[in-house]
Amino acid sequence: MIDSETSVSVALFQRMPEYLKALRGMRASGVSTVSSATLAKVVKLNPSVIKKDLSYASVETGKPRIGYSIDGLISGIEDFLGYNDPKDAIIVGVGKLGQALMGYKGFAEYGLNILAGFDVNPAIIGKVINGKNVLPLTALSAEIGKMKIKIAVLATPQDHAQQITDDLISAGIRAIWNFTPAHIAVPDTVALKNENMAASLAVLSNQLQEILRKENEL
Amino acid sequence: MIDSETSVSVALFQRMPEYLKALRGMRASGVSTVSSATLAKVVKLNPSVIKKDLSYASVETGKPRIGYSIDGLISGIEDFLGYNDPKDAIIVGVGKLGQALMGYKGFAEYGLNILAGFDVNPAIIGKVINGKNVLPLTALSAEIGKMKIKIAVLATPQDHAQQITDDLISAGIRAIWNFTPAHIAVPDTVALKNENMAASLAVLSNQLQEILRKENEL
DNA sequence: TAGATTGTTAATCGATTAACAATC
DNA sequence: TAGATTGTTAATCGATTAACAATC
Repeated sequence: MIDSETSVSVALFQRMPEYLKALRGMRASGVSTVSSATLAKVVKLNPSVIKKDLSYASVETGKPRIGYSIDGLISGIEDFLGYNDPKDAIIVGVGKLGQALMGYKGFAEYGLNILAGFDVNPAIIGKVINGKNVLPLTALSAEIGKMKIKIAVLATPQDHAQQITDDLISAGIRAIWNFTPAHIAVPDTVALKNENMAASLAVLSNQLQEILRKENEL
Repeated sequence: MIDSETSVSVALFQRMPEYLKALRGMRASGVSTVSSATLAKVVKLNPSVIKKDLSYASVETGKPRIGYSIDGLISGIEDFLGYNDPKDAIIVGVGKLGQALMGYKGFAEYGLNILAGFDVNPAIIGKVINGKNVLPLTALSAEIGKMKIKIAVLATPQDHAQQITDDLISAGIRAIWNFTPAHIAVPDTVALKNENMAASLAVLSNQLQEILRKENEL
């Protein structure tokens, strides 16, 4: 029995987009159904976890002997992840990384609708990137209130990250996606996700070392 | 007893950079020692996990009643994460995101030394970004061999990701940090880390929804 | 029908948390 | 000395894996 109180594991939300990527690839190559075993091989996971995830998210009901309909899975997962119900967001800090993020068309596919960028630099204020305006930071609070935006993408210099975070929160932002290397503090009432490049690199480096170590052992 | 065979948890490598960020912040504000309880509060973890991580990584030995030396922890963690032993890497695909990554000074702090960028676009080949040359993709294989590079940062368009991955691997690359939204396949002898924006966003969105849901319940 | 595959329950595994003796 | 905090062992918790009855 699945209880609505159960807070779902973070791991599930990390696996779902992986399934989606793999399934889109399969669809592109003309396949129409897939078994948990086949999908498991592609995403390098145990079939059981896939069966459980799909069943939990009530994404699609598979057929014994046949497997799951790929179309069904794709639209089910898109739904589950909220890709069909886009959320408005802003980008704060429109330097190199901020510009790359503003220009990134992938966000729309992930259900994130970037409305505007904010910066202090007069050279960039007023520009239009990927169809979105770059506004002055002084307009931040007013715009957040007016547009009722809940999500902010943080791409400022490291040393302004905390100050701007505080400003965002008092203006009503409830979720911060932190692309700066700064460690920022937020109250429990605000969601925070660090796009932690240092952590990713540490994991990758360690994996590489493990692989090389094992080879040398043989 | 800690066995050298034990493959260390991915979670540890994700927490270590968090500790480091928090500790640098503390040092900047003039503190010189910290207890596991205090650090735990900052990074929002259980003190036990911190004591275990630090003990496991033999990062620093704490003193009862006093705690750990912040300087000692910082240099110990930097060592553990290999920040003092930089690894050479290249960036493949120098579009908006690739340029942002080439310009990103943070990599050096994480022990990643970007040697060059590669692209097919004649308009960008020959440019120098953040002191690094952009070379033609045709030179990729020769350069990887010559410089003995093991790590590649992938920032190409999605539809070339797999092809270029295959090229990188045959040229000798052993670790790929994938910033494209493409699902790429690699053999077991190659380390792969997907910088999975879709997953991050899914986690953040879900957190936000949980927070808002709980508020509405009250 | 026979057999492949689902969905779910039970068993295992690993990671997190709690407890506590050692100690500065 | 008394007591705060470490390092580590034991207990708990949750997630992953295996097993298997149901079923198309």
